[in-house]
Amino acid sequence: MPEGHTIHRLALDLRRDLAGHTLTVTSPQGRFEEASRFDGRKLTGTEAVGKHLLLRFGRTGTIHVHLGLFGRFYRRRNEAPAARDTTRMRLVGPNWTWDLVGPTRCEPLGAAALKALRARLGADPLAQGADPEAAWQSIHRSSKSIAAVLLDQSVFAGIGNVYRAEILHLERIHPETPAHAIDRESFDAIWTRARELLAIGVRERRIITVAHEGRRRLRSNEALHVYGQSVCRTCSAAVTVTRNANRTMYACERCQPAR
DNA sequence: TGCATATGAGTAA
DNA sequence: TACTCCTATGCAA
Repeated sequence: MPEGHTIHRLALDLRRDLAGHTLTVTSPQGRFEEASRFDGRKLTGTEAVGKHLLLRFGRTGTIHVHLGLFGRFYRRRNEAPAARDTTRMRLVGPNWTWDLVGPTRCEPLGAAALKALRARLGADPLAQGADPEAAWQSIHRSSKSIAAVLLDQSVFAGIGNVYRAEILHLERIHPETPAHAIDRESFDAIWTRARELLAIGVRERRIITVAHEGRRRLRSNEALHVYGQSVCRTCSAAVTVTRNANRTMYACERCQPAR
């Protein structure tokens, strides 16, 4: 679930349900010790920055959430059942209860830390007016593979393992292509594709990279070209599965020939 | 009941 | 490169 689209969708949904209201903020699990600081305060805004979620409580401060691989929010209509004991944070507004389970981070963030967070993140394709120029410079000078660079959050903020595989496939770029060998035209295509796919993800609340018409809901294995597939959805060739920096990479050697 | 797995990322060596 | 943390789920035994 949690690539950039998930976080941007959460920011929108949490804002719609809870912003402008005084919230009950607790930590049923007890591991978000600073929950009480935000309890009874008004949520003034939400923001997604790449895969990071910021919940602003005006002068009280900001809660920083990073879902990591396992983190998840559950949304329930009030009165919600008791939280399970793994619930790191429970937010209760007038109508909705949101439970956060399994995040890598859930912590207050001061102004300096917030600034540092933004500074270490690269361009977010979903951000209004995002400028990809710094990302282009990084790629241009990088000695790593394009696949490795796409997961580097200091270059692109919000792209994860699924989008990486799908973007490279759609642009017919082999994952092991050296980043510095990517020309400006291909870089622009990657950026545009990232923006397009992530925006679809926010809208659809899931990652969909195949073109489809009609209303029929795609089954989970129909929505992607190569990620998690045994056979390429474009050309039916066998999908190559490799491990890279402890992540699984999927590619179609026919659609994405090594150059 | 237990194990493998996952869309992430920091740290140590 | 390996290890660590965080949790739910599906499947095998």
